[in-house]
Formats: sequence, C-alpha cells, structure tokens
Amino acid sequence: MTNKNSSSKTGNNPEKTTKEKIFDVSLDLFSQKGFDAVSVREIAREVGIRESSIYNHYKSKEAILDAIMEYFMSELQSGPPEEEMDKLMETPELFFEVGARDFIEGMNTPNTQKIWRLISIELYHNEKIREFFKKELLEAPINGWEKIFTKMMEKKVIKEVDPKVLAYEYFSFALYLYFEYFVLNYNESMQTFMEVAWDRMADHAEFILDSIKIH
Amino acid sequence: MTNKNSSSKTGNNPEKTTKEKIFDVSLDLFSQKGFDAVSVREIAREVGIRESSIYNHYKSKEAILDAIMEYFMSELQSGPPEEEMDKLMETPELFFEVGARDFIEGMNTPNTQKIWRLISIELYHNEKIREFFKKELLEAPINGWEKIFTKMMEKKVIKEVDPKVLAYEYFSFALYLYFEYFVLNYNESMQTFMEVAWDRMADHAEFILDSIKIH
DNA sequence: GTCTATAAGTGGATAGAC
DNA sequence: GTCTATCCACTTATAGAC
Repeated sequence: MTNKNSSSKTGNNPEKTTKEKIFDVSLDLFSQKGFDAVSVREIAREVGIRESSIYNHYKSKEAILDAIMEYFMSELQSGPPEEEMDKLMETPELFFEVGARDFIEGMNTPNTQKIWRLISIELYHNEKIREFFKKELLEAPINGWEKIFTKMMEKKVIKEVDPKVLAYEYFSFALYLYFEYFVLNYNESMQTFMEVAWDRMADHAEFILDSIKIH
Repeated sequence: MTNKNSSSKTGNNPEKTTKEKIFDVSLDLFSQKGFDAVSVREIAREVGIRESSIYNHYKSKEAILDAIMEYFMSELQSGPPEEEMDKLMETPELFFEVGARDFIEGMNTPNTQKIWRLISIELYHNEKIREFFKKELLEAPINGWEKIFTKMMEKKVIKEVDPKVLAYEYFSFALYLYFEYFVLNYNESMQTFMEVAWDRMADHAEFILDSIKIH
C-alpha cells in the first residue's frame, strides 16, 4: 500500500503533484477552520486551479479528509519494543522521560501537528474520528500505562496504589496539555508543542514520581 | 438587568413565550451540532413558526448565541466566601470535597450542561468564547488554587512544593474530566456529569492528598 | 488534466400583507 | 407577531469542450 501523499510529509518537495498540493492545502485549511468551514472553492483557489479540477483527483471533499486521516493512521508510531521497556522499568525516572518524549515527538512534525488540531475540531461532528480518538489515543495509552505501573509495582520500584487511578493521574495531564495547546492556544505562539510541553511534562512526572517512589 | 430568559432555566414552564421557545430550542440544537451546523430554518421548524418570525425576536442568528452566552455568564457562580475558606483550609480533605462539589454542581443543571457542551464546540471558531474560556474557566481557577495551596503551605498543613505546579496537578484533571464528558462521551450515557465526575474527582483528590499531606 | 458553464440545493435575511 | 414570497450569496458536484 504505497501512499501517494508520502512526499507531503517533508513539505519541502519543490515538485509536488496537483494531488499533493490539494492534500497539503486542504490539511492547512481544515486544521485552521475545520472541515465544514472550508469550501472546495477555497481549496481550489489556494492551489491555483478551478473547483471542478479538484474532482479529477478526489471524488469528493470528504475523500480528502479520508486521505488525511489515512495518512495520519499510517504515521502513528507505536512505543518502544517490549524488551527495552522491561529494562527501563527498573528506573521509573528514565521511563517517564522516554514516555514523555514519545508522546511529544509524535505530535511534533508539521503535518501531524496540523492533523492533531484537525482531529480535535472534528471530534464533535465526526463519529469515526471520535471513536478513533477514544480508542487509539485515549483508551490504548491508559491501558498501556496501567500495565506498566502494575509491573513496576510487582518489581517493587514504586509504591502500591490503584494502577488504573495512577494511569489516569499520569496520562490525563498529557491530554490536558494537548487540549491547552491544540484547542486554546493554537497558532498564538510560535513555540512548537514540544517546547511548551517538555517542561510541563517534566514537572508533572516529577510530582507523580515523588508521590509513588519508594524512598 | 432582568433576564427575559430566566424562566427557561427551569425548563418546566408550560407557558413559554415564543422568544423563550426560540432560546431553548436553539440551545438544544447548538449544543448538539454546533452553531454553524444549525440553520434558522431548523430552529423555526422545531419551534413551530416560520423562519421570518424568528427575526421578530432576535435580530440575527448570532444574537441568539449572544443571548445564550449572556445567560451563562449571569449564572456563573463564584466560590464560597473568604472567611469560610480560611476555616476549610485547616483540613485539606474537606477543602477538596467542597472544591469538587462546586466544580461539579456548576455543570449540573440541564441548561448549563448544554452550554458547557456548546462552549466546547465553539472554542475553535469563536474567539470571544475562547477568550472567555481561557480567562474565566482556566486561568481564574488555576490562580485561585495556587493561592489556596500557598496559604496551606504557610499554615503548614501540606508539604512545600511549587504551588503553581500543584494547582495544575489538581485542576488539570478536572479539565480532563470535562473534556472526556462533554466532548468524547456527550449523550452516550444517561448519567449526568455529576455522577460520573464525583468518584473520579474523589480518587484524584485522594492521590494528590496522599502526596502532599504531612504525615 | 484543466477549463467554462451550470445544476440543484441550502444558507441568512428582508418586504410587506394580514 | 406571524405569515408568504423572495433575494442573493454560497455550497458540492457534474457535463462536456479543449
């Protein structure tokens, strides 16, 4: 399954095809104003062609959104491999750092940043996107962290608390940062999500760690 | 400043004026689908009048939204008075309980629930609503909690940590719950926000408390 | 692969009769 | 205060010439 939009990932390809241009321009506009608020006219104008030409590359406006979401899902990285995880768990400090880095870097390429913003807008009207968000970006990480904390307790590197509660304590803050950046402050600052989130996540991890580490 | 929509607060007034009907129907539809996705035609149909009659009561569609937001702001409760706060601070457990109750109950009347949902949708397109949210519903509570935690530290009822970090640790979870309920799960469960949030906030408060109380 | 022209529908809003 | 009738801008999408 080769993705014809893969070159748009870099964003600095000087010879983009029209289809790639449509993809990039649409992502740009959708992530700013939401899917409904962008017209095919507007996309065409920005690309430099007529509306009707759009339909030579995508069969409908919705198909552009589908292509964007497909691209996003194919880019979603999974975390580090099992064996490495087991070693990391011995020292929770390191583990938090790796976890935070994974979380933040997954949101840090220009295109994925835009798609994160787009997702947060479409959560309200688009059931497919909402279900995807809930399953892949909320439940999966929460369950993952619950398992991690359970193992840490078995290894006696952290105190015994409810691992589910602990998973929410840790991960809900990340969701809050996501919300604050992509919804409330999007485009207001030139800083990337990475620069903003790193220090805050570090403070948060330190707080959690102080409360669960075995002294 | 008498609010002509105040009777709509109860929702069980059998003799609603047309203006009140328009207000209630609009709030219903806006909170489900967002402002842009609802047409004046649709509001009129639901109310049982023609489109043009709407303009006899509100000068534009936007004016209905303004009326809703005005109503919401007038309903926003401030917390308990200063003197009571000072006493409560002596026992952090109680304080968290009161804080959580205030937060949850402020979101628990039928109309305010709908407006909370509406706000979360309009955050993306409506700058006025976004600024209101950031200032009144994010920064103000965070600053409030920072002051509270600072005082608690002065009274030596909790450990010394960065009060700003602690304020975010406590309050960001509430924001996360808000997001989960009003954005991700709205209308999927018959439970009210109160029923859902109460236990989760209790677990959260207990976790925070365990980590900052002086043993 | 892009264009012009156009279909067929929906949007917010107004004029004026009753 | 509600109605009918209408305006006009804008929407997605298609047909067919080049």
